[in-house]
Amino acid sequence: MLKVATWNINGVKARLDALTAWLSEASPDIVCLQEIKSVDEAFPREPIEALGYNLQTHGQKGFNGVAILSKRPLEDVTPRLAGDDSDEQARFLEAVVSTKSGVLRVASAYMPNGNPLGGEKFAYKLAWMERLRLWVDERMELEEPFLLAGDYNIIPEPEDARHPERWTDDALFQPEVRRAWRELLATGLTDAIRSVSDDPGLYTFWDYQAGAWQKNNGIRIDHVLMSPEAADRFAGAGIDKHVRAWEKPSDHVPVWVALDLD
DNA sequence: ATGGTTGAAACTCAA
Repeated sequence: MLKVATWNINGVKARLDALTAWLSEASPDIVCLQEIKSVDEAFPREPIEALGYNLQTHGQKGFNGVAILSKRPLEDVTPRLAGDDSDEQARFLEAVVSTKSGVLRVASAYMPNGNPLGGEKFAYKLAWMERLRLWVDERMELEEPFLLAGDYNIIPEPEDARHPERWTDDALFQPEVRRAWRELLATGLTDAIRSVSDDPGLYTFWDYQAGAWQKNNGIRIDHVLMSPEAADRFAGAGIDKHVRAWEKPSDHVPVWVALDLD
């Protein structure tokens, strides 16, 4: 069994205690991190390596930044999403691990937030999602198990928000963005959480503001999408919601999938 | 309700 998780940690230095505590508790084999908010040289590697993880980072100063942690060696490590060489934002990191049944490809993605509407940031979000879909099309041709895990900054459906009506003017819930999500799924990817439950109220993010956590005013924006070959090995998925109640929490919680691979 | 909170880094921006 291989357990793969994604977590937007909102600052790796601020979250180091929570990260090591969760790694010890959940013991994931592979972890995709987003919003490390650190340059590669300043990433606190030692406490994570001491827990038995290999570590690859793709950071930048101040914001964004992604990483992949793995108990197995990480091969073919590739930063950046193809399709725009002028894009300087550190939002994508791809790697491969070996299993007895062959390779598993994993990508850690931090999609643009896209707010406010009607400006450059929203256009960048839509362009980034189109680039991502082209990347998925390419990877699909390999016919290998892969996971596209990360903070998508997309609320796919009204039941993925406690108060969907409050998100109608937000980039995370725009029709164009939700359409791009459906186009991603139309390539043949499967939403891991929705393959175990169609319950409303499964959230991965609660804002720091206005008591959102206490009121359970959450949204589901962190997702793991599985290629058909990964979905064939699907053995479970979940959201580690309790982590949001810890001291100094991220505003996001980990989402994980288990695959029948060793 | 144009508030509310957090992180990184610089005295503001991004979320």
